[in-house]
Amino acid sequence: MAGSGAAVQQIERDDVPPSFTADHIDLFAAIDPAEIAMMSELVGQPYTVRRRQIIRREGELVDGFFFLHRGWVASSSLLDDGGRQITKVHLAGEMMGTPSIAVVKAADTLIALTPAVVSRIPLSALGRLFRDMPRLAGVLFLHAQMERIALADRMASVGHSGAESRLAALFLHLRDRQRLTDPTVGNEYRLPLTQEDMADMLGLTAVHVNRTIRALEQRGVIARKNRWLQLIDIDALGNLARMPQREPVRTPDWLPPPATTRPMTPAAAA
Amino acid sequence: MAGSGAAVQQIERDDVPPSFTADHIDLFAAIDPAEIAMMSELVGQPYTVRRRQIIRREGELVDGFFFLHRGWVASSSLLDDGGRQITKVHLAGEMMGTPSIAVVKAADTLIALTPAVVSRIPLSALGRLFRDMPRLAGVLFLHAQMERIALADRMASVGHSGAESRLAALFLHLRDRQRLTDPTVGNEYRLPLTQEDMADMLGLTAVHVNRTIRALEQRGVIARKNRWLQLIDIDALGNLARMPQREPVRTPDWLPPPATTRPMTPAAAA
DNA sequence: CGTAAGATTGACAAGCGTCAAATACAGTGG
DNA sequence: CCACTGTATTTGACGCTTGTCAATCTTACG
Repeated sequence: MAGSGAAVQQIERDDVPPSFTADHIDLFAAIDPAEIAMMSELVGQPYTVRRRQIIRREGELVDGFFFLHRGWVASSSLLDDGGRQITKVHLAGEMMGTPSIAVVKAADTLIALTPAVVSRIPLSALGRLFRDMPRLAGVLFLHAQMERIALADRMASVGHSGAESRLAALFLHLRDRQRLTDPTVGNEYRLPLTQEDMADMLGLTAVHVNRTIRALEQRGVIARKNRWLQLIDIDALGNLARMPQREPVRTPDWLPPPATTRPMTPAAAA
Repeated sequence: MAGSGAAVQQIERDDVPPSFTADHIDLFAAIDPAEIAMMSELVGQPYTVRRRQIIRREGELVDGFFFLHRGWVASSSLLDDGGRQITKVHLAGEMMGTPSIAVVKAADTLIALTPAVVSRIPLSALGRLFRDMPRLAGVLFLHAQMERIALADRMASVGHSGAESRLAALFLHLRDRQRLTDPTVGNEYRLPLTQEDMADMLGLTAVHVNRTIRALEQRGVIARKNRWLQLIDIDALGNLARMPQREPVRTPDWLPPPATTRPMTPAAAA
């Protein structure tokens, strides 16, 4: 089985992934422990994938979606011209492949950018969720809407700005996303993306990504070593990127109350 | 006021908009009449807006979303450089402004591209919907996921293909979208978009949109007159666009049963 | 009939893609 | 530990697509 043998010894925390974490949706409303418990029950057994291993291929029949316990995963789709569009990179603690539940054949390929630990979530879990946990369903709905905003913002970046701007936006965005679940991440983080990966995310070519990164580096805006990226001149990056700040709603009052908790004072929030 | 006077006389059907139609989500699962009835009840009073009138401005506090009874509406967001990204054009029968329910300040501006009839839907309606109509909630969830796929496909188009390709994709896409609710729409339809509107959708400039349209026209692929667009060489357009075909799921079995209908034969669909 | 918005055209510049080759790097087996 | 091999990065030369600026023409509308 995965994880057996001597390698386990040196790994202390962060090794056995929790069955389900709600960090990525928790910002809309504090997820009830009972809700997490139920989700954990529905989530399948975690398993490990190698770097560059395909978790689900575009075109396969959709029978569920995925939860990423550890590592980075890209969601991409192939283009007729042989190109590849990376729709999103998923970080630990996020759901993956959810858009494809709306279609018969998966719209995106999920491929591991690092060694990763994932679980499959069967669609039947969604049915129970919408029936028994309307509040959590509402939070997932909000999450999907937020993803639409994020995609629209990225499309604006790709459509209306140059290569430097797009790269700056990407670097800042990845920093912020990691911070969401790991506050220790600072302006220096490990970036497991290939330059070709970045190109496929931003609608550029690997060659031009290289040139642009190099220019940023020589100007002292960023630095690289091994696979680590250091953001040096944050202001310069911010000026280049100019991504709008989106403030997520926090426990909007229309959300149904948690299914597991009886509302104690009906008008307390008003 | 608008609509009063002699002009009303010649309008027969299609004049008084139905309070709510489910055409745009009906493809995922037949929406129950009772569900439509409840939604209709929650939807606000329809009102008319002029062309270029702003229905909701980016940055305003979000207190609901909208339903478009008639006309075309663009969802756009401003860019720092003075530019504008049109995220989506909404056709009659669609919900609008839903992504912004996830954020405090609206992420997009809704502006009428034609005279239009819209209704506001208060957020409280969503609460009742998720609590009492889990099946409809699931369908809305599917719709949001489908929109994510559509956005990703558009981003691939904008990021990885040239101006001709993007325009071809836009023209075909708009035809297909209109057909969804109006089967009489053929390869010739009224296109109320300005060339600048198209540029803002596709990440181009109005000048270059003009040049490209003109090239397509002189090659006999399309034709224009007044504000009508005729798609002549469909194959050529298809080859240029190469948008992937997405097949929406149809009444997936995980969806909860309609709240208003008791399931008669539990295993009938299996 | 007048005026503003939209469409059209030309000349020129810049950004990015393409092709091709060289170099650095990481993983693998001996 | 080292050679080997495929993968990723780097660099150069060149051309095409698209943006920019500015002027003219057309159409819709009051």
